[in-house]
Amino acid sequence: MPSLTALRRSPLFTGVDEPTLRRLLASLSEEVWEPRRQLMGPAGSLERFRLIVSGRVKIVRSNSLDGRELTLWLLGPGDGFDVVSLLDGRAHEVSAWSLTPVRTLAAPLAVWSGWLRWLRPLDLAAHRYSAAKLREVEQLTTDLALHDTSTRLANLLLRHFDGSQPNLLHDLPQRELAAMIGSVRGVVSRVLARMQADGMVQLHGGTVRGIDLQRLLRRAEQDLAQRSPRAVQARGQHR
Amino acid sequence: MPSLTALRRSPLFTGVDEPTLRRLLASLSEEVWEPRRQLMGPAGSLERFRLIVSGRVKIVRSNSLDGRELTLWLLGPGDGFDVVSLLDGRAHEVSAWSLTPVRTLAAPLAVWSGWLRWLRPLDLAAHRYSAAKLREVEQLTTDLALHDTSTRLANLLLRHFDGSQPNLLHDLPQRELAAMIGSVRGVVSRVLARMQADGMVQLHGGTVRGIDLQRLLRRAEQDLAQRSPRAVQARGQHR
DNA sequence: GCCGGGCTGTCACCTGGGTGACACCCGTAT
DNA sequence: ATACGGGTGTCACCCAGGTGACAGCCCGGC
Repeated sequence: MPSLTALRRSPLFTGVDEPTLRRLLASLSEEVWEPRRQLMGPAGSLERFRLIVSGRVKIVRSNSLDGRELTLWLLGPGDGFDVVSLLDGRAHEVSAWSLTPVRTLAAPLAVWSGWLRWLRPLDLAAHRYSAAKLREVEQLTTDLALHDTSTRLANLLLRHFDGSQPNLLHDLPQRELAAMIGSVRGVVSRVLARMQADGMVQLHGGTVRGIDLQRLLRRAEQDLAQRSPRAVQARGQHR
Repeated sequence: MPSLTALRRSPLFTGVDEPTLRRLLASLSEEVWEPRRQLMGPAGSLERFRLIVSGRVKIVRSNSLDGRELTLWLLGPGDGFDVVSLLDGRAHEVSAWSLTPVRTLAAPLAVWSGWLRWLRPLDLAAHRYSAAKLREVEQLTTDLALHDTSTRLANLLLRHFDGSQPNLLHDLPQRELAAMIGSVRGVVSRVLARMQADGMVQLHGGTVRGIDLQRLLRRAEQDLAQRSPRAVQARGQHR
């Protein structure tokens, strides 16, 4: 049964022993989702907590009146949502969408809370997991405030192409990349083209297939040069 | 002893009974800091965890090469840092600076981890606290990606002038406000002047002294109007 | 084969807001 | 009284990147 191995590999269950895992699994119900469906809205964050078995899910904050939205986390197998509601039991203004076909294991939030309360290792894992999510969104915030879009895109690629396969970004359309760095499709397209010309990435039909780690790293650290007017002039035309 | 009441009021200790609080207090050492001092650097996040007794502290991510920095959290009495390192025991790329005179209670990170492990209520409070911090930085991220600077400033003010006194923003220089919304002093000055002219805020020597809740709220929800070209033209000249 | 949906490449246009600079103001230490 | 440090108001300049639009491509279903 593949669901069990999904549990075993999830960072949310590291340290939980095998018999317990099997016991928990019995209380989880499997769900299957098509791509581009909404798995959860703001209201739903208090109902069930879900663990991703396979496929990819984005957690977005779709804002206010104009349609723009920001992807806060890109989740894959082993990830769970919504963590924030799990931690404090309050509603959370986010929604979850499937990017690919997705299978999940779900249980009511109250059930998970109970597990957290009685299973020490699970509780510990939850601490580490929420810290990881904090770090991710904090990184995103920093990027948004302090870097230009091409640096943000470079950082995004570097974060995901660190050798871990399969890559969560694989074959994602440019619109999704844009939503992850707070930009728009057109700009991402422009920046990717530029990066390819500079040999930083290999593209295939507009989606990123490979990166040149060294060059991208240099790019990511280069934004001072971009910001300082002197330096920009010094390094020649920008066309 | 005022330190004890500080513990009692801290969200990190809600649910911990009085005798236990006194016991913990005995293991905490008091520290005093002058304004504008660095209480903690990236390296220090693994050494001691600190609880703020009085004064205000900012947690910043000062980035890369140019001097720009972003304030991730503005902390006051009852807050603790660094939470992320406390949760997963890894180093954290942030630093902490005092904005006012500050008194803290400190203990080595390992001691706190032990408390978390053995004191159920403390552990629960930590969950809720980290969730709160997650929500804050998530809000900041969303603002940065989806709103213009004046909307972000309006949101910042609304978040802090919700009646809770004393206000953490009180008398903070414009530079600090700017660091909290990912902008720069000049722009904050311009926006504040505009807001005062529109009757949204009352200023006193450049710092915010009062707000008109209703008008600010309207402003905060108005950014569609700002973004849509039609609407902008429709509402007349913009200076 | 043909159609349609969803993707990418690319353009001209325009503006929010960052940059750097300066003047001025006030409170404190010398 | 003087000087200075840190704050605010305000300006002219300019560019990164968002907007909206169009064309062209690929692929799967009929």
